[in-house]
Amino acid sequence: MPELPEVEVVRAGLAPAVAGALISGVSVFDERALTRHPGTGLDFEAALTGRSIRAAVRRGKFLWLPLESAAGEPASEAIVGHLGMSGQLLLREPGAPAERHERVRIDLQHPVHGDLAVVFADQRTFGSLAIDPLVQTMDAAAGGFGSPDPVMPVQVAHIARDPLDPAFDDAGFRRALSRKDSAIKRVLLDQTVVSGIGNIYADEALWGARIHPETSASALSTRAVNRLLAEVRAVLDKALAEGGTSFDAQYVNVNGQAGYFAHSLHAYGRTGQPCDRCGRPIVRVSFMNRSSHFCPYCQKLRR
DNA sequence: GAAAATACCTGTTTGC
DNA sequence: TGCAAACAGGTATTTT
Repeated sequence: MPELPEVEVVRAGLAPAVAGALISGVSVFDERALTRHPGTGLDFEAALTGRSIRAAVRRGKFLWLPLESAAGEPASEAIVGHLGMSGQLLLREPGAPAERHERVRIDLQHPVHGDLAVVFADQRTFGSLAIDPLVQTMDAAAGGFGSPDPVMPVQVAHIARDPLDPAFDDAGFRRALSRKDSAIKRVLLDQTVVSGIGNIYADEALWGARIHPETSASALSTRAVNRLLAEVRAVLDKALAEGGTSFDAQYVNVNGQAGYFAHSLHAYGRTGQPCDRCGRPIVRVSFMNRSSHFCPYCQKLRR
């Protein structure tokens, strides 16, 4: 499922194609793709046609495309997107046949690359696109990866920075954990504490740091939190280098290709298979209406 | 006010 | 064989 590395692969693929491009047409095929857009599909189409995109920016799992404004001025609006569980953003030739589950198509004219189409396809319709105003960041640092502007969409403002963001506050993260009585895995998935981590990378980072997923966050020592943060960064970096995690056709880059990180997983989806450290079987438990995978020997629960 | 539970969604897999 | 239940898990909202 798209977590930070997968969304970053999409952002990086999109950026050179959309930056500087003029929106020549927009087609909304399913308004469920606009659940976070305040207006209708017609409004979405009309508001975007004729405008230009400046960049492709990402924080955590949120992606946004700032729209042009006066020269030298920071953009004041953006198309903000979230892939949800199964969303895809694909680059296609103009007039390309409709993708399965295609919800929105944005036709572009790029001064260098010519005409192309950005297709938003989404099987489970948890993903969405919207037009959203941009607001200043609290710390005056860049709003996300892909643009130096210290702004972000309103819908992203409550989301914490992600662990790969240079402005991520390590000390603030340690303080937040010390105040949380919830299980550490639940806290890792809380995007207001740290963004970009989903079920797969939470399981992987906890396995790497040898921490049981149900350990209380506030019970972790500073040393353990530092180890965990280092593992989070290591697993996200490695997944990014391998093009993300793909189990099926649900996650692909802008050209429809799968990533390779699924081959590097140590815990997620490995129920019953031997732990890569100690050889004992990985177990799966139900947790927050989803699955947690871990090694009960390497990741003991201490109270 | 924090933490936990639930709603939303559809294609595929599993189990009886 | 066929159907129903389980499963996948993002975020926002509701309940505890």
